[in-house]
Amino acid sequence: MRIAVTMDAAEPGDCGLSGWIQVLADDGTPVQPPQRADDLAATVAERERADTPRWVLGATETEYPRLLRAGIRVERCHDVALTEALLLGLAGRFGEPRSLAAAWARLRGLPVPEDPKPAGPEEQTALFGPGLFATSSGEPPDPRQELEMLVAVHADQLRRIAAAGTSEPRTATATTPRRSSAPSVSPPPALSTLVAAESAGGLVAAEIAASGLPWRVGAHDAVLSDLLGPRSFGDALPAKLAELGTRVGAAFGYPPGRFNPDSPNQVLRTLRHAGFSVQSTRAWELRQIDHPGIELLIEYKELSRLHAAHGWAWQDAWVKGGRYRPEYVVGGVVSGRWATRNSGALQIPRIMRRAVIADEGWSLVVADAGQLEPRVLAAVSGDRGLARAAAEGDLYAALAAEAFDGDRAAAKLALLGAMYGQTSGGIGPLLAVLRKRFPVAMAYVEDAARTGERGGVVYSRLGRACPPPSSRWRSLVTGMAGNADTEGAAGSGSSDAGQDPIGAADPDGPDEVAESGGGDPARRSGQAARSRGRFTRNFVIQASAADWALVWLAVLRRKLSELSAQAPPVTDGRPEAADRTAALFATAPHLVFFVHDEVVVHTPSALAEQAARVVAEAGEEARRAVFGPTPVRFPLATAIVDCYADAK
DNA sequence: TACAATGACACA
DNA sequence: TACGTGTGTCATTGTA
Repeated sequence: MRIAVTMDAAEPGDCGLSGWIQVLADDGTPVQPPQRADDLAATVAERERADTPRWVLGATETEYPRLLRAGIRVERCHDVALTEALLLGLAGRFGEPRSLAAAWARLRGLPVPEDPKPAGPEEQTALFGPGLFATSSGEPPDPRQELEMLVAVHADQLRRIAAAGTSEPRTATATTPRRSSAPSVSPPPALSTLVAAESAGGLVAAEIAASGLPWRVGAHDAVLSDLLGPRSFGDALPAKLAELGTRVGAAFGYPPGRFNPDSPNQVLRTLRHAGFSVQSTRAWELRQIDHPGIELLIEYKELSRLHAAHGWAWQDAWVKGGRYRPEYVVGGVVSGRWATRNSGALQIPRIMRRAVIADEGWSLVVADAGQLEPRVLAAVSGDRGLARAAAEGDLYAALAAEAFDGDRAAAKLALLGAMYGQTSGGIGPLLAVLRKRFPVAMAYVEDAARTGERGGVVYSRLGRACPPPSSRWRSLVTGMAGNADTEGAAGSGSSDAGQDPIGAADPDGPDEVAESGGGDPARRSGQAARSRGRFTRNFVIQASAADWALVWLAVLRRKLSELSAQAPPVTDGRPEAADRTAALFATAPHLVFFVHDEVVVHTPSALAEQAARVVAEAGEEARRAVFGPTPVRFPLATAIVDCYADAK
């Protein structure tokens, strides 16, 4: 059973939730007329208890937080906006508006409204943003009418899902999606798995934002003042950092206050003046230099970055009430990885994990899927030799034993080179070994690269598509302007490339557009082609790894809720829930952090062992769901700790 | 004064 | 031949 839900516009300060629901069959057909729900929270809670339906929402990003604030958690959903983005991607139409309003407009042949801009840092804490439900006029639509739109778009999406995929998880890269001419009777398992997992991701992201990651301000302060000196105020740098900057200047002959180590320009000029022919001020290049000021300079740069990116200003802005609330963007990366907004949750320095400390009586379960990408290569390619190595706990060691005379470093270098498309640095002979010993795996990534170089599209295991090349790339590489249907995709869907800070991956590869040097056209064409080849080569692995991680999260979320349903409530040492949202997380183990291949669960200590077991079971279930029968294992390094930094 | 581009570096 | 993928955020610097 599915139930579509729309909500009345929220009045500021209004905690009540009202709206409309409509019960649907599994194919999206309405089985009842729309129903008014004056107490939507109670209605949803009751249906959730009775039927555990799949809730059809316009966008979890904007709608689910409202349910959570009302104290309602749901098990399953279909997120129309996330699904629309997946389906548009499969049609080569990346970046086109994906909101319910936009999908509806496309369905009816009306002018398609742009998606609302995501909230900036100032609005981040605002209770009710415009969200993905605004119509082209910017007015919130009437929820009764919106329900009609939702039901129609949802049914259409189910049809497109059924028509778009194959009947099996993809086993190879393909140049075109096999959009079966004969309509499938049942939805393709892979794509519907992806849609369900992506939607569950939307629920997880909202729940993490609602619960927050436990963040001890005092511990954060301790790390900072230990490294930087006591906190300073205003624009002043902390004492140790300021002093270090002065010493760096002095080492290069500057009087105090005349040297700014934060200015790459001045640093570069200074170094060249001192007789060093450097091209940049990157740390790795600085390390080549033998000068008494260099070590200080590198230390300054490291500490300065810590201060600027994750110092006291960051703490003031993002840590509230002992919680840091990451703002994830589900599917924000074309590969399906999550992105974040505003506070850089995915770039938090490892040393700051010292500040992540479980509440009294609670523990953190930290689990990390080690060597995920090479294992994914083994699984998607079906290479039996590589799968044998990937059945071991240390894939690189097994690979080394089998093909590299026990040289683990060489094995790792070779495999990473193969997955990223590296060819320089004397890696050639190592790649030759891989080609000889693991021909199926190597053919898999080579095929993905060739497909990309030709301008083709590749897919993740569950069927997420990579973006087609831009028309600029096409004209550069093939000498032909882009054709109409790919033009809309990478190009002008919404204004211009680079406008959107999220999902701005360059499907042409990173440096394709580098106009530098003005090399001859043939050479630039070749560079562009190979650059895209590296992108597609990596995409099939990174995106399939993201498939696995997403399913892992989704399954883990379900199992944790099952766990807390069985377990007696644990309340000892826990402050009384301040509000209904907090009450949702007051006694139950729940996800509090996710970084590509790593999760953190905050759990009552009494349930920590069970939570850890559930994390592992979820990984195993994800393996089966995404890759089917395979000898490849995805071992997790799991730790039960008080402090995040103590895991591994 | 405000915004955009750049360089650098944090994460996987 | 020569070419490692994907992000987000900061301070500085250049331009409108």
